[in-house]
Amino acid sequence: MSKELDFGETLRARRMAQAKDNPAFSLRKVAERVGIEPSYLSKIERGEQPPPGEENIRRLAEELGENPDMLLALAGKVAGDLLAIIRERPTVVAELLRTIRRMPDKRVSEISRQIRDGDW
Amino acid sequence: MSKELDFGETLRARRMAQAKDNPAFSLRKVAERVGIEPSYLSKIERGEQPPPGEENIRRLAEELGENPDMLLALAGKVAGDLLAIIRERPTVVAELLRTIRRMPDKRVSEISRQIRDGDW
DNA sequence: CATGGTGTGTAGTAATTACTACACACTTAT
DNA sequence: ATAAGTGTGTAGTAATTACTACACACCATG
Repeated sequence: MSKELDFGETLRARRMAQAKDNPAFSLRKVAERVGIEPSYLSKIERGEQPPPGEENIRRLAEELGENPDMLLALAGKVAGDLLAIIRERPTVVAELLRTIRRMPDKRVSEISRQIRDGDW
Repeated sequence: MSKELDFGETLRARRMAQAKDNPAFSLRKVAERVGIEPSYLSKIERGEQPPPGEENIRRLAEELGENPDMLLALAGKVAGDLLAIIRERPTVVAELLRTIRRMPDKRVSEISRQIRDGDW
């Protein structure tokens, strides 16, 4: 079984992978590009501090080539635009989400595709 | 045009409607059943304080016969179980939500129904 | 006129969130 | 051996969240 990576571990793993053949991926350099203190990033990577706010998570995702929604989820958060979609029409959207809750990923993706394609 | 009701106004309107023919819906009585301070509820209803936490919103919804998802949305929040659904499978669910974003309510409900019915 | 019930005003608070600033120790390259 | 770069330790902070506790003023009723 592959080990479950938490937010900090994922960041470190991704950054280390890049750092291996690119010196621009030192903790300090990444922190600077993202716009946070190196010590803060250090603590986050080691899980000593909780994950940062959405904006900084997005910048980290961009920087490290990770999917922002994925990274936000690892941080225990949900993207602001998705929250807005739910808040605009809470009952219908809630119904939809609770309906697809137990479906396999594949099925959910298929539904999205078919809706977009109008195969419906 | 009907006026846009915010969270506090909605609470007050709903409570007043019940209070009209049921003395158990005074601010104090409702507050007590919900388990919060009357002064706190007063401030919330008048928008002097921001909406309470999810649990108390749910109790208020129950008490006043309102839809919890609706009331949570008016409070600028999203139900915890929905957040969990997204966090469990961030990418597929995000894709679905962004896909249905611009569709009419009716269409979204229809999709939910068809998925449940297996009309697919 | 006091008692019970109504809503509200004032003054707090503990916990959480999202960070900054700076100093320190260690390694490596010149 | 010193300079530059690495990660980390310590010590804060401002803002927000989610409330409590209690006193006050008003109104109606016995």
